[in-house]
Amino acid sequence: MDSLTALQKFRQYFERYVPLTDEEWLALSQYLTVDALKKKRFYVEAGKVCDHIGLVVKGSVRYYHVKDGEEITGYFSFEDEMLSSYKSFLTRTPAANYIQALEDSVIVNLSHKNLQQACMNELLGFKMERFGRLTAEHYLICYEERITSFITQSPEERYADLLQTGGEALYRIPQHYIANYLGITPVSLSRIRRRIMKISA
Amino acid sequence: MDSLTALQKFRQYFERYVPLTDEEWLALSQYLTVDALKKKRFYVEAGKVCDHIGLVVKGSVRYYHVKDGEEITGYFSFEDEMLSSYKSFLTRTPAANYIQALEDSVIVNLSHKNLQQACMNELLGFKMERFGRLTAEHYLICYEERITSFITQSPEERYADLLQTGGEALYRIPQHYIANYLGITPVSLSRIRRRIMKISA
DNA sequence: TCAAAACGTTAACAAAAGATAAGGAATTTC
DNA sequence: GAAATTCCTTATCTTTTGTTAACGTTTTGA
Repeated sequence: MDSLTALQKFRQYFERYVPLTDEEWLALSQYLTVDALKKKRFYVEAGKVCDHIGLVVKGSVRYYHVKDGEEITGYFSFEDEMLSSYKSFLTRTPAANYIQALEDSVIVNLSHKNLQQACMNELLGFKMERFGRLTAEHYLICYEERITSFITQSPEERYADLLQTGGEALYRIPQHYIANYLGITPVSLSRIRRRIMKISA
Repeated sequence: MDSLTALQKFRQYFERYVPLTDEEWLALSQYLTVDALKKKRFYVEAGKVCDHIGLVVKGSVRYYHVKDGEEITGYFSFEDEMLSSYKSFLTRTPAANYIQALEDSVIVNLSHKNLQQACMNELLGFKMERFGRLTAEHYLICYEERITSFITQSPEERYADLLQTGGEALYRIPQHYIANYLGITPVSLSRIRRRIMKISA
C-alpha cells in the first residue's frame, strides 16, 4: 500500500468523527507518518514509553502482557482501528504491554510531539481536541462493554458473542490468543468449541 | 451539604483538568444543578436514557446490571468521582445498567442539553471540549487497567490489590457487591478472605 | 526442502469455583 | 422494640476449570 492511500484512509477515519476542509487536512497530514510494520515486529514494548498513536490501515496487531514468563493476549486491532498503549501515551510513563504485528501491516502514525503541535496549530487545534475527545469516548464505550462482558457473561457466552461480532479476521488469529482474550486457557477454549460443535451438529 | 460547597467541589474537580478564570466559572456554574440522591434511589435506570453526567460530592453509588433476575454489581463511584452511564449518555441510547445510591448522596449534575450549550458557549466551548477529552481519557485508563486485571490476575490477586488501593470506603460496601465486582461469587470471596486471614494471622 | 517449532485437541488428574442450604449476626423496617 | 430481612460464613456436593502431557498437523525458518 502506498503512502497516499494510507493517508487517505486516515482522513476517512478522522472525518467519521470530525469533518475537515481540504486546507485543514493538508495541515493535519504534515504531522502524520506512514510506517510499515513487519510481522512480529513491535509497535510498543513493555518498559518503554509509547510515543505515538496510530491507525492500522492494513494488517493487524495484538496487545499482550508478560506475566510469570507467559504471554497473555489482551486485545487486537485490525484495519481501521486506532492503536496505542493509551495509558503510556497519555501519561508519558513506560508501557505495561507489548503491541506486536500479527501480519505485515501499515500504520499511519501521529507522534506525541506532533499531536501537541497540531493541537497548538491555530487552524487545527479545536478539531484535534474534539477528535481526541471523541476517540477517547469511543474506546471508553468499547472498554465499558468489555468489562461488562467479564462480569455478566460466562466465557462460553463471551466466545459466542465474539464469533458473532468478530469478522473473518477472527479466523486468522491463533486460538490460544483468543483464549487469553476471553480470560481462559487454550484447553478450556478447546472444550467450549467442542461443546458448540456438538450442539450445532 | 449546601449547594455552594457542592459547587465549589465541582470547580475544584474541574480545575484539576482545566483551570478556569472566575468569569468562566461563573458561566459554567449556570449549567450545573446540585441534587440530593437518597440511599437506594436511582441515578440511572436500565432501559432509560441517561441524560446527565455528574460528580459525587458526597456519598457513594453502585453500578449494577440485572441478568437472569440477579443483580450484578460492576462498579462504584465515591466522593470526587464522576458518574454516568457513559455509553447511554454519549450515544443517547437506553442504559443497560442501574446506578443506585449506596448512602444518602449529593451529586452535581450537568445535563446533556446543558453540556451541549456549554460547549457552544463562546467563552467556555474550548475548555469544555478539553475537559471532556481529559475526563474520557482518565476513565479510559481506569478501564484499561481493570480489563488488564481481569486477564492477567486471579480473583485473589485482584482482591488483594483492591484492599491496598481502595480506601476506607471499601469497608462500607457489602461483600457480595465486591464479589460481583471481582467477577466471582460471594461464597468464593468468603473463601479467599479466610485464606488471607490465615496467612496474615 | 527438511528439521524445528508452534498449534489445536484430547485425556487424566488435581484444584478451584459454583450451587445450595443452614446458622447466626447485623441491619432494617414498621 | 420486635419481626423480618439482609448479610457473611461455613459445609457439602457437583461442576467447571486448570495443569500436564501426549499426539498428529501445520507453519516457520534456515
